[in-house]
Amino acid sequence: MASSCRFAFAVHVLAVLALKRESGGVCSHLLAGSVNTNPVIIRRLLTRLRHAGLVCTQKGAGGGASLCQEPEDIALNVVYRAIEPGAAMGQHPHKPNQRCPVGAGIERVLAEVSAAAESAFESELARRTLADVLAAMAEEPPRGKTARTRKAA
Amino acid sequence: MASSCRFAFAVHVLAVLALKRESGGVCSHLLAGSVNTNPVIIRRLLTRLRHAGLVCTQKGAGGGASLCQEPEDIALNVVYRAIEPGAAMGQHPHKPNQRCPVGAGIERVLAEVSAAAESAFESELARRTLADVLAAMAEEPPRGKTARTRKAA
DNA sequence: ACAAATGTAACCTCCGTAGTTACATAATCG
DNA sequence: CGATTATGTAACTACGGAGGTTACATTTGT
Repeated sequence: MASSCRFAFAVHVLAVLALKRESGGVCSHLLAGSVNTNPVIIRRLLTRLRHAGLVCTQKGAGGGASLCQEPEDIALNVVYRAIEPGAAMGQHPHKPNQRCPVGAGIERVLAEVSAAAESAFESELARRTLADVLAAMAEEPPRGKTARTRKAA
Repeated sequence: MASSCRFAFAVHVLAVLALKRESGGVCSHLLAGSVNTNPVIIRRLLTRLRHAGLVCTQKGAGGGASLCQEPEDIALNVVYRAIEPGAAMGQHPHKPNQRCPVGAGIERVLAEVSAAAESAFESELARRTLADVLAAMAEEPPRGKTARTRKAA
């Protein structure tokens, strides 16, 4: 699987944009401060999210990024595919020995297995939207001061 | 996700061992010839598979690796977990800004999402066994000379 | 004893990713 | 207009992980 942290960064950024949706554009410097990374990392991420139609960016003073869709309409598999373009599971780096019956047939079978497993992975992501992420963050805060946790109720 | 080719190598090796189950131990040199890699790569793989109880290895002349379980009993998720120990999806490399409401809660939510998606991934792998892989390789060979393909029937 | 095989350490190279600096470009506002 | 603020992107570094390779100690069968 893709073990980069870009998906985590992307969901983080989208969550901030969702919370600040009424405030106009959010600049990459502010987003970087929340994610705790460099503004360029954020801008590279925003470029991909923009190509996927998830965010809009505005150059110049007062510009920044903003959500293009409602949080309820942004499924996490779409975010994943916007961020991680390549295939997730590794295949044979060199062509296996075609004179061995296993080497001749294993690549096709493994491709099918990988595709099925990755499809299940993305389908599970598709069951959640950005709005679900925001809702999950709202409940059960780690040190609940104002909100009643379900366990404490 | 883990984008290494170790899972592909592992299934390949196990498939060869399954086909040669009656021939006693198979040496790493022969396995490497089928996978088209180095015997040390194979031996490192076999070490993990041995720890998982999937294969047995025998040192010395006439030794080699052999299956410890029936192909029908080796589910692919077990192979995957034997080979890829760590978490598949990347998390935040640096702790996000805890003073931002998103930064304070996103890690826990993302961990839940990742766990669910990876679980779905492994569940899909669990639906197939090594025997299924062998069966899939047997049918529809790329250049069917002896076997009738379903399409041709 | 010799040959064949594993187990493992040490090292190299390659590639992807996060991070950083720098700068051209664009847009807003006074 | 011109200063300011921001994106977009190139170029570079640092780091880690993976596959690959050589070497060698050890074990085992003939």
